Amino acid sequence: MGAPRSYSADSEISRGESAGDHRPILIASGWAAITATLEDGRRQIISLLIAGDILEPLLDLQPGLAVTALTTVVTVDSSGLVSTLRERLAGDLRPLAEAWARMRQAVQARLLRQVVRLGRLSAYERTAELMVDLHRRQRRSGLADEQSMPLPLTQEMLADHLGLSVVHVNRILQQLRREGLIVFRAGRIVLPDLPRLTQATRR
Amino acid sequence: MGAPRSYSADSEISRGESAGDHRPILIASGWAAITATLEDGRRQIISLLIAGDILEPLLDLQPGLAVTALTTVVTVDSSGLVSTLRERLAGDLRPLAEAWARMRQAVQARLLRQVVRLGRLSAYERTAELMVDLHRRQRRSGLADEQSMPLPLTQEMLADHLGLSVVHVNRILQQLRREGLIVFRAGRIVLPDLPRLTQATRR
DNA sequence: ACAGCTAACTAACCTATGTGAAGGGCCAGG
DNA sequence: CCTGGCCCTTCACATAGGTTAGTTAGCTGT
Repeated sequence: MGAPRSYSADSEISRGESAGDHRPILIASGWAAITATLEDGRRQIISLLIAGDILEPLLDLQPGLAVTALTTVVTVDSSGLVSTLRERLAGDLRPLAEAWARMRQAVQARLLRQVVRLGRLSAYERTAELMVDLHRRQRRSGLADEQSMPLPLTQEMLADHLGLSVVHVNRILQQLRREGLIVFRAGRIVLPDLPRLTQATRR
Repeated sequence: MGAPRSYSADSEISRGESAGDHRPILIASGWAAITATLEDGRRQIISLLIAGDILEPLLDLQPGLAVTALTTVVTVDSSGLVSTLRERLAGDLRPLAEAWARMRQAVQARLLRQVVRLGRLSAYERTAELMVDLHRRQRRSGLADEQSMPLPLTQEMLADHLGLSVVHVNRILQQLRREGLIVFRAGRIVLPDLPRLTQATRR
C-alpha cells in the first residue's frame, strides 16, 4: 500500500534551491508549512498544509524572486508524507486523480485568499478568518468536530502566517477569548460560536 | 493569425462567479489586474498582469472563500487579449507550449512573493520591490529600457496592490523621489539607480 | 529539587500607517 | 472658456500594530 514516511515536527521537507524533488507530495497526516525566510530573519508562513493537502513542487527559483527569500517546506507537527503520489495516481490511487485536481485548485485559491487577508484585513479579521478556515478544512477531512479542532501551532507560527508580531497575536487571541469566540482546551481550540466568529471575519 | 481582441481600460474580463470561461487568456498588450473586492468596498489587487503574462482560469469559487470577496479580472490599460490560447497551443502557437509552462510557474511564484511582501515587508520595501519587479518583467519583454518603463497605474491602484492607503503610497513615492530612486516623466517612471533601488528592497 | 528551555503572557512605549478633509492641476466634453 | 471629474498632494490627527523587556508557567533531563 505504500505507507507514508514519518517525519517528526520541524523537519525540512524541501528547499527552494535544491531543484531536488519535483514531485507532488501528499500530506497523509500532520501539518506542514510553506515558509519564506528573509536574510534578516523575518519569516512568512505562506501556506499551511494539513492532512489531505497536496504540496506541489516549489517553483521558487524564478530568477530574482528567490534571491531575497529562502523558501522551504517544513513540518509543523509530526507528519506522514507520501511522495510517490504521481506514480500512484496512475496506479492504485487512480480514483483520486480528480480529487487531486480539485485539491490543487483549493490550494491555489487559498493562496489568493491569503493575499487578500494580508493586504486588506485587520489583525482581528485575519485571525478569525484563519480559525474559521482551518476549522472548515479539518472538518471536511473529519479531523475536527463541530465545535473544536486540533491547532498544533505556536503563537509565533500564527504570527508568521498572519503577518503580525507574536505580541499582537497574543493580544488578538486574548480579545477573541474575552469575547467568547475561542477557547483553548487540552491542546485543542474550541470555537463555541462559529456564526459569531464568522461575523468577526468581516468589518 | 487570430488578432487579439481589444479592450479599453477598465473593462471586466472575467468574474469569479460566472463559471464562464475556463480558458487561459494571453495578455497580448496592455495591463490587467486580478482584483478582489470585499463587501465593504475594500479592494485588493492580487496580481498585476502585463503583456506576455497568461491568466489562468480563476478558481475562485471554492466554497467559503468567494463568499466574502468578489474576484474579477479587469484591464488597467487598453489591452489586447487572446482567449483562444488553449486551441492555438496545439496549432500555430505550439512552439510556445514550453514557454507557457514556464509562464505559469512565474505567475505562481509571483503570488508566493506577494504573500511575503504583504506579510513581512514595510511599505517602503514593498514599493521599491514592486518597481524593481515590474521593471525586470517589462525589460524581459522589451517593453522597458534600461532606465525607465511605462507605469499605467494610479496611486490608488498601487495602494490596492501593495495593501496600503493612497495617502501612504503618496508619501512613499515622495520619499523615493527625494532619494533620487524614482522620477516620473512623461507618463513613464524612471529608475535612475537600479542598484540602490534594489537595496531599498531589503531592510 | 533544581537548572534550563520553550511558550504564553503583560506592560510601557513607540512608530508606521490609516483617516478625513481639503486644495490644486489637468483634461475632456459641452 | 467654463465645468466637472479624476488624480495627485498636503495637513492634522488617530490608531493599529511593532518593539523591548520582562514575568510566569509548564516540561525535560539530571
